[in-house]
Amino acid sequence: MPSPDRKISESTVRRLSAYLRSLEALEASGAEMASSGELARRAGTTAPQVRKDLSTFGSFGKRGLGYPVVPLIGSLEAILGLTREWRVALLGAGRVGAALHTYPFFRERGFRIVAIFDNDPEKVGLRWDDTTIRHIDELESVLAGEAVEIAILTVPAAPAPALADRVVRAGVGAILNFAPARLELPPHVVVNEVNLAMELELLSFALTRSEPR
Amino acid sequence: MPSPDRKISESTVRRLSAYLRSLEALEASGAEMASSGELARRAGTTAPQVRKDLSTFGSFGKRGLGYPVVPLIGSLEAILGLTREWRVALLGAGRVGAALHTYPFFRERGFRIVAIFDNDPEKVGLRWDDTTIRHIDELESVLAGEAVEIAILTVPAAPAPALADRVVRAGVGAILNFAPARLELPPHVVVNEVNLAMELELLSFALTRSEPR
DNA sequence: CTTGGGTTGTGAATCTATTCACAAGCGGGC
DNA sequence: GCCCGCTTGTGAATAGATTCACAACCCAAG
Repeated sequence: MPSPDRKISESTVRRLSAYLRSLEALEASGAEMASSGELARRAGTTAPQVRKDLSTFGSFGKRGLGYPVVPLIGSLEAILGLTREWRVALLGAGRVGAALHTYPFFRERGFRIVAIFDNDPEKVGLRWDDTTIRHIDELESVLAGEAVEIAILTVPAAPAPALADRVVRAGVGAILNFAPARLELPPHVVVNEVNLAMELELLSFALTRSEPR
Repeated sequence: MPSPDRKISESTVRRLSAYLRSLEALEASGAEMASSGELARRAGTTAPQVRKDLSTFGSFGKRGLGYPVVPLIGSLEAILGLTREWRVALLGAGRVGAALHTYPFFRERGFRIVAIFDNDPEKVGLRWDDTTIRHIDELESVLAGEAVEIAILTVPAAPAPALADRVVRAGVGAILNFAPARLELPPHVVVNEVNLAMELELLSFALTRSEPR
């Protein structure tokens, strides 16, 4: 796998993730090979796009035949960094945190939640599966002790920026932010924002423009 | 407001949504005017980008002064379609559904959840606030009766595509899909996918590429 | 009234991403 | 061994988004 030095765009990575899911469906249905056209159909893109995306990372297909399903799954997992375990902390044990914690994807894909934090004394000490909820005061020591690499923020907007700073200072390299607040962090930190407001406003914008005609 | 006919890109709309949030923060802090630079700093983009985005929809600023905060909030709300109420249905009364239902943003912004569905007989009949959970068998009649315009899917991947079809046939024009499944729907339907797997894989990809150096 | 610092609005230039087109390669059939 | 249908891999062309540069404008101060 060439693993190129040049920058890979976010949309390419999102598509790789979609190809992986398509390939897993194909594997489950017993297919051994998949053409770029088939992958495109399932992932919602075009055949040339699939080929270009994959060719960025190597030459995985056989001309005339397509891509071998099982080996390509392995290659994509390697590219996406899914062949190892990631140590994840959950900040905020509210409803969103609970929803994420029970999501089976985490286990299946090796994202292991090793720490949960909240500032509500009622919640501190409770166990979710085999993880005890810790008070946010213990953030730094627990993050270091558990060697946390990814933090998921499911706290209100107000405390989010300060918590993100603390988490980064404690050595966490990536943040998935569900709080509707912008985080200003050093460039080496990977941040990904999921903003429900934005997603709904996208819908209302599109509906508003399409309906009055 | 010119409200142009040419296509507006999704990233532009996402930024408009971010500007709106930035402006609301500025309003709360008592500011009357905001420059493109100030908005860019808060929304995480550049000043020319802010000006270009806004100029797509009209001329909202005053040269030498910036943009008037309160009027621009009103203009952005109008552009994003937030000046009216939207009737929303929640499909799936699990943890994700519960998290969304309690999110105060919905009320604040006029997204009114008028129907909740599940297929679990234990849940059917329960009330969340003042909305009774209905069985999914009643989908079509309730959607029509409540004049639902937006559906939010928080169901497992397997039933998602079929439910999306039913919802669209019942006249719903927009879907926010939290299920990790691709929906193939007629082009007039607005679909927005939120995929936790993708978001996490984006992080693990970036971490994998940045760490080994 | 004029000057000057500051800011918008926008065409042009640049940069990035997607799509196209086709040579190269594979395997099955004869 | 040699076509032939099929599919990849990729440079070139196109389309799309962002950034730049600057004229037009606004207000305050003198």
